[in-house]
Amino acid sequence: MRGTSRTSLEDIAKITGVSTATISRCINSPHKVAEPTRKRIQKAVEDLGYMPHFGGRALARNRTNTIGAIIPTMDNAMFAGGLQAFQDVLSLSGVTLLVGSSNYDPNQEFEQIRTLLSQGADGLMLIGEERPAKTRKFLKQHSVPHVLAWCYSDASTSAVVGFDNRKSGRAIATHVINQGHTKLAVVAGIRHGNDRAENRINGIEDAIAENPSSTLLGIEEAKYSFESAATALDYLLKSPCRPTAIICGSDVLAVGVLLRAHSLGIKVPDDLSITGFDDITLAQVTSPSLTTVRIPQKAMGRQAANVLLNILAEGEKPGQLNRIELETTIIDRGTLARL
Amino acid sequence: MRGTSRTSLEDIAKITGVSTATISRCINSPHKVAEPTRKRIQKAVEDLGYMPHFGGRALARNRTNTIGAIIPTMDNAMFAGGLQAFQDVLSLSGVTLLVGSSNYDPNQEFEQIRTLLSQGADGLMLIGEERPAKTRKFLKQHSVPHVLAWCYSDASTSAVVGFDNRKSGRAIATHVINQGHTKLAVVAGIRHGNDRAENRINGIEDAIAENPSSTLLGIEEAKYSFESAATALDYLLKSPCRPTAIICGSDVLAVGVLLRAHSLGIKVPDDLSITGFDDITLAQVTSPSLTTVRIPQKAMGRQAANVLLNILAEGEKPGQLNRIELETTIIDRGTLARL
DNA sequence: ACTCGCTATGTAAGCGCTTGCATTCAACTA
DNA sequence: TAGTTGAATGCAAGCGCTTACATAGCGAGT
Repeated sequence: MRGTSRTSLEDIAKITGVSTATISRCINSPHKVAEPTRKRIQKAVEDLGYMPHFGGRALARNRTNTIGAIIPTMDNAMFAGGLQAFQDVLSLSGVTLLVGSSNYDPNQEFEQIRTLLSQGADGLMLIGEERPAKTRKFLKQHSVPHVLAWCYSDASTSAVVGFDNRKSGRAIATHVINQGHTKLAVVAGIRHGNDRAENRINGIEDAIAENPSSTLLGIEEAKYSFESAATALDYLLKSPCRPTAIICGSDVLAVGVLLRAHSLGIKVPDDLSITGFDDITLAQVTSPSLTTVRIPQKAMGRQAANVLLNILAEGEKPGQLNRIELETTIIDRGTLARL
Repeated sequence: MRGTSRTSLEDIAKITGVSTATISRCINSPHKVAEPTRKRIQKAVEDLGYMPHFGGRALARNRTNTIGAIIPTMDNAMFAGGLQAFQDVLSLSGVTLLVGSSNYDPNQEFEQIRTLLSQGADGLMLIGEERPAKTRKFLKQHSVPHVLAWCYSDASTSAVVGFDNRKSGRAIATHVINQGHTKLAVVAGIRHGNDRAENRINGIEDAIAENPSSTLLGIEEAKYSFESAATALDYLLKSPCRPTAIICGSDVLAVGVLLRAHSLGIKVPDDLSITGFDDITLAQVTSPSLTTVRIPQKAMGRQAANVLLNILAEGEKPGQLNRIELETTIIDRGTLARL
């Protein structure tokens, strides 16, 4: 791309003796070009390894066939599956995916949005509902087509494809309570700027409220790492009244708790039950393997892509297509005891 | 970005009453613009939420400050850490990262390379050394600045930042042999089009050759999933002469083998030793936790970024800076028994 | 033979930005 | 006072591509 300047339409034009317009047509709508000319052009294109210049094209067409996704982190399998599915669908439509990560920081997310848009993204996929007014205003001001994933709310003004975190939180907590647990505690992700974590907690509280025999002994927030989950467990265990079950806001947290329990000699699930959230690979491999909530990652990615492509193609109509709720399922494995 | 057409330099020019040139300068080299003008422009930019159009800029500057990375898969934690580090360093220099995945398929990799380049990537990061002649020719023809990671070879003509897979394979096999194992078997990734898998196997074979008391009872190739690793183990166990240790080409494979061993009632490591490769999170959480080879992911990502940025800035000189070998380390945990 | 209606191709404008060069103007210097 | 300098800004070309419109060429219908 440097030094030897890239080959342009001009170059091909010189070789084939036709105008750049014809070549452009030959590339974008081959049927408009006569057979022999087409052959000739295609050969030249092949020989020179010509690739259209993205910038030029973007300028002329005023769209890039690129869309951006911003996820909180790449470091964690949590979003990988969904993103992969998202990408797969996009490729089918010849759309390229740009990925950014925000590190769970609303400001970084804002910056990433700006970056991706000025990179030419035609639309965006974002995780979660909640964001600062500044960000929302920006999205509106530029009328950026976008879809939210990993969350669901009837009230959303944006297109959204996901599941109701609150409902799922309530479901898992109810499930735990139904196993006979009454003394519960929670290890959750950091709520600040993370509506998924927040809503899951709210859901758990809902369940507690609905089951007066049960009590919530504590809520610890922790970063998504084994270490901080372990620390959270330590706190929780300090209390004179120990929980019999710990509901975790993500599998990473649950595994962190599990590992710490192991090393403290606490038997899981006999002495302590633990549940996770996400059902990432990790959940299958621990001993005992993790009882958790499965998120429809693949479906979410796929459908989010479809919704976004649709918006891009048709414009945003006030149709019902733009809000899709998916269900989570509780996967019963080995870390939840029946009391 | 659609409907209401985006704001351009022209718009800002109209508002502020200066020429587009001045505004461009104000954005790219503020010191060239007088204080009061600058203030005025900055306000307008802020108010309108102006973002430079990537395409226009790319066209005018003939560079994009974007670089691409193509990894075999996103679905697997294997590359995530390295990629994250890569990205972190790039952001510091204001460079955006485009990520593509090839699904371990050389043809898809080729397509991704084309895509990323025509998206304007100034340079690329690729995984592994081996690729089809077509791809190599393409890279050369367009003199695409690039760096290879996850591999190392003195002979490489490209910039390369990584570790020697063969050496590491040899190291882990030697380690296993030193624990007293003589009957070994291998569950490796699919070699075809994957020089890392291939070289690791070669390294293991080297170690066997150097230790005449040891024998290699079988090599099974498997896709990177628990299921196919499990199947591979089944094959290996059919043999009348069972291995006492299975060296796996990746942690995912090792965990697959471990899980299957569990369900077959085979005790690990008493009845069977297992080693992994990569040291992804997974390796810490199994019981027993996995003895494996740690790859310097973060360092690799960081340094690859530096090398690439350097090449981009200075051009490719025949300096020694462009080839960096990193070391892997054996992490001894619980799946390797001393015989 | 003449027009009509195609199809295949060329012409040229313009997308938004950067940048070399030209211009202006004010502050110095001699 | 005239000349010199340098800072601040404007002018305009051009990056590579697409596309509306113009043109050319050709067979068919009259």
